[in-house]
Amino acid sequence: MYSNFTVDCVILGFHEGELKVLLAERNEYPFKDWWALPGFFVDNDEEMEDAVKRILYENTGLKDVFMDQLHSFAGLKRHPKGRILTVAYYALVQLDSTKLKTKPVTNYMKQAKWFPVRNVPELAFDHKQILDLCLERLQRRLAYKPIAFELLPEKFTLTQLQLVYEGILNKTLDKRNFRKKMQNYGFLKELDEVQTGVAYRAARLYKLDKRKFLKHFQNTVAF
Amino acid sequence: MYSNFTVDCVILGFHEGELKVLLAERNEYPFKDWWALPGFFVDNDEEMEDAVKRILYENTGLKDVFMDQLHSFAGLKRHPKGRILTVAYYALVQLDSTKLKTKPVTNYMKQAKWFPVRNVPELAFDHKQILDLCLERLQRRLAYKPIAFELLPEKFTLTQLQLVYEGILNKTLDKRNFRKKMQNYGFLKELDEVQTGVAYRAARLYKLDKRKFLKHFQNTVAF
DNA sequence: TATTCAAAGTGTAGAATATACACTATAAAA
DNA sequence: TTTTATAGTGTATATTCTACACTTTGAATA
Repeated sequence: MYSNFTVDCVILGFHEGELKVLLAERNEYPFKDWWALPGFFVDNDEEMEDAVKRILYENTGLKDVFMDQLHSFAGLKRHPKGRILTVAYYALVQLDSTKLKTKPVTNYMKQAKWFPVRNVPELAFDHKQILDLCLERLQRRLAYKPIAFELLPEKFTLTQLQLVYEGILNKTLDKRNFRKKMQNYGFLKELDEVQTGVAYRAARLYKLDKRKFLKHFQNTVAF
Repeated sequence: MYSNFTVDCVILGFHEGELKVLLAERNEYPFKDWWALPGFFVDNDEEMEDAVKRILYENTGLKDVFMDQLHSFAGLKRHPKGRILTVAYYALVQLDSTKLKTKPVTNYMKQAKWFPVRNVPELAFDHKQILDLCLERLQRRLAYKPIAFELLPEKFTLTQLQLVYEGILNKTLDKRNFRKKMQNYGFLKELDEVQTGVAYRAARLYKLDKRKFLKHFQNTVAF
């Protein structure tokens, strides 16, 4: 049964100090051989979120990933076949927590690959705009949603956390001020553990106390 | 031709010191006789934004209204007929600037009426959640989008502006601090005009300098 | 075991911003 | 002229933000 309803997904991860997005090389017209955000049709009896989860699993092998809706696109001229309604999502994955397969199991795309978010190839459809919208949205939401923590393993160092903030905000931050602010929030649990496997002084590990985080920000509105 | 694609619209205005939402009393099943957000099917050859504009015009007689997308809903169980894909928008109208007709010209609803946003009747479908989402979104966006000004006439007093902020944030603000802050931003143009038709000291009128507003906030990200 | 290396970790002073708070000025109406 | 209802205004204190550089630590290696 033909469907004109699709989801596209901005899958983001953090690797080697950089924010990265997973792109797929298309194997179908239109835009065959172009890089694009992973996306696919939603089955008629399938919930939209399940379709996103399916795409995530096919492309990364990961389940139970944080995701949120971004925006919908319904332009009559987006696709030669007529109106294709696309709901764009973003998903945040913990890249370091697992060996990622980047070979998709589907045949409508040739390969999937991680790219630095500020340095992507030309993208199919309006996917560049979707990506930019996503990055802008993340910058805003960073201030009141635990976005940074979804990109990190459960236990992380303050330097890793700062790198995630810097990657999303696209600017460098002062180390001392960053730590002061984060620790003043009071939602970081200092662990009795340190990093392992580094050839220099190991940094202390922290965990997010999500309840305290949400409590802290639930009623925080500007002004 | 049957369509399963609809738009719903949270139409907001400011009247008598209160933020109000326009609701429609349904004349069709399901939820016949319930109050609901105005919404309707999008024609197959119609752009989604045009459908929103149409609904706005049918319900308020207004054109050229500020609007923005909120969220999309595609749950299989939202409607007995099966999946109805709904994209929710919000629109901000200048209620005082014109005589509003609140009798809709359509026959799928009985009447339309303005309600205070924090005191609405029970709503059809998931429309209460959509309204709540809208209010939350507005609170966030108030800090970096000219939302308050879309709800006011071109020329407004600082007290009116403060009332809009208070209505959206749902809390009272200090008069002197509010004025200080607004005037420090530097995007308000003080006019050589005052209010007319009031039985007490007339307040000075102001205009928004939209260019300065956007310049001020385009790169303002928390942290 | 002493040295090197690379990153971890730490404090303070000054600037800017936010907050709390109450009276006088003004214009129209009575 | 008095009343009324809102407009309009300043200051002191607390809080938050910003800029800035050196010491500590632990592993690797010479």
